[in-house]
Amino acid sequence: MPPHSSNPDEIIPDIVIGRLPIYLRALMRLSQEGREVTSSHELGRILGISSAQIRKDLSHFGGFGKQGTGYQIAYLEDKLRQVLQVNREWEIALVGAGDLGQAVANYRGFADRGFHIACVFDSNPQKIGKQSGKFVIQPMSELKETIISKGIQIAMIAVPAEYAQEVANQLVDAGIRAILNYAPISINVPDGVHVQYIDPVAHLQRMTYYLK
Amino acid sequence: MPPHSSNPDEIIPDIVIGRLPIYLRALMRLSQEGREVTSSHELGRILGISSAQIRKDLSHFGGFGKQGTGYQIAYLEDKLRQVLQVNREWEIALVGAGDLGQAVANYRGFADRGFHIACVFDSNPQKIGKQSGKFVIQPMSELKETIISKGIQIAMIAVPAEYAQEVANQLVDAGIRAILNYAPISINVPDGVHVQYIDPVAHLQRMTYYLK
DNA sequence: ATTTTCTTGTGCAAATTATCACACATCCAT
DNA sequence: ATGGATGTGTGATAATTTGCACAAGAAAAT
Repeated sequence: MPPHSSNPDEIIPDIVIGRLPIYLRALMRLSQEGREVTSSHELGRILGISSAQIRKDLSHFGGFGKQGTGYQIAYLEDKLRQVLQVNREWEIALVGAGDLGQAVANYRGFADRGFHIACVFDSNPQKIGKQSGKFVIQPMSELKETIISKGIQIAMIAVPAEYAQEVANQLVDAGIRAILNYAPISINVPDGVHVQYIDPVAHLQRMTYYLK
Repeated sequence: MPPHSSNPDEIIPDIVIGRLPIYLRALMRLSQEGREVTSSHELGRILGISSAQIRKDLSHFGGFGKQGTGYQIAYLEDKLRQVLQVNREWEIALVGAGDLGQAVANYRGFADRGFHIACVFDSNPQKIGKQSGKFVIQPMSELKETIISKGIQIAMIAVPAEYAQEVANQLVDAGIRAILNYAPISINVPDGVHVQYIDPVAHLQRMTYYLK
């Protein structure tokens, strides 16, 4: 195999994929600061990761840097976007319009980084039809049809823990391929459906262990 | 070393610590459902983790189960709380009272699981003194004194990315030992200070990689 | 031109993490 | 009592992940 080229058959460890958004975040900041070039060393210092790991991670996808010089920030940023497929807009379905769901719906960070909330669902008849920010809350009965007709592949769950599994089942049935779950409970989905969790309390509990 | 006893000198991998809150979450659910006993197999099925891994993780802290029977849920729950030091209340300082900070301040999940937001700070003079939920927003100038006088060890950052590092510096200076950072940026802190991140977009980007 | 400095990409080794598989303990049914 | 079923804790093994160290390319300095 020639140098500086990635093997398309290679299966890349998920732990590597998980670091790419972190690299992308750092690159965005650097370019925002007007910087044009960086190095694995600098990125490592910023992120608290070894430079060797950064180079090895990036090398899975090709040789993006130049010896003696480092990485062109804009170029690497673009390449990472291609790899992660975030060089486009994604539409998201949100389930749950309680306090948590409303907060998620109004969080600016999604739209700023290419994720557009396209529809919001809730089971509470009191809420159906009401405006939540820029969204009209739809009933759960419309979930499948809406998701399919809009071709949505990503959903977020912001319902109480006891309903999260049932909601996940409905989302999978509607063809959803990726779920971001804000409910503090693990959910089961078939192979091929990806799940990530947001549980701030779990993060806090992970840190209290060290507070002797 | 006798069986069923943990070695207090042993350094336990952080990745193991990171799974304990997940186990605890599952145990809480099981006991809420009225269950009294479970097994590493059942937990594994619920969580999508191998039973061997669960047994080995737990064995770092002692033998909590009984051969042939499994684990008493209430007992294991209590033991995990002891290990994680969450068998008590923790007070938290919150920095940032914008949209994100307000949402965090009003999130019920913290108090429900033993984390009590004790004070809220913001640099915007317009907001100082205003009521945000049950809190009166304090100026940044009072941060250090308030944190020290209340003996707070944990803080959450919910300010724009460009201010996150400066806020982190002030928190460290005030003696904070653990930070939950909602700003989408990596921050640098001295050894001995722990940081965890909440970045929903990073989670989404990790999943879009797989959406071919 | 030549040397020095810098930095990538990568083969190899080390460290970490996960899994296997089994001795031993317990319960239950008969 | 006894046999079968169940399930823990753990030593050994396998797999994964990280870090080291260096050849080679590129720029800057002399």
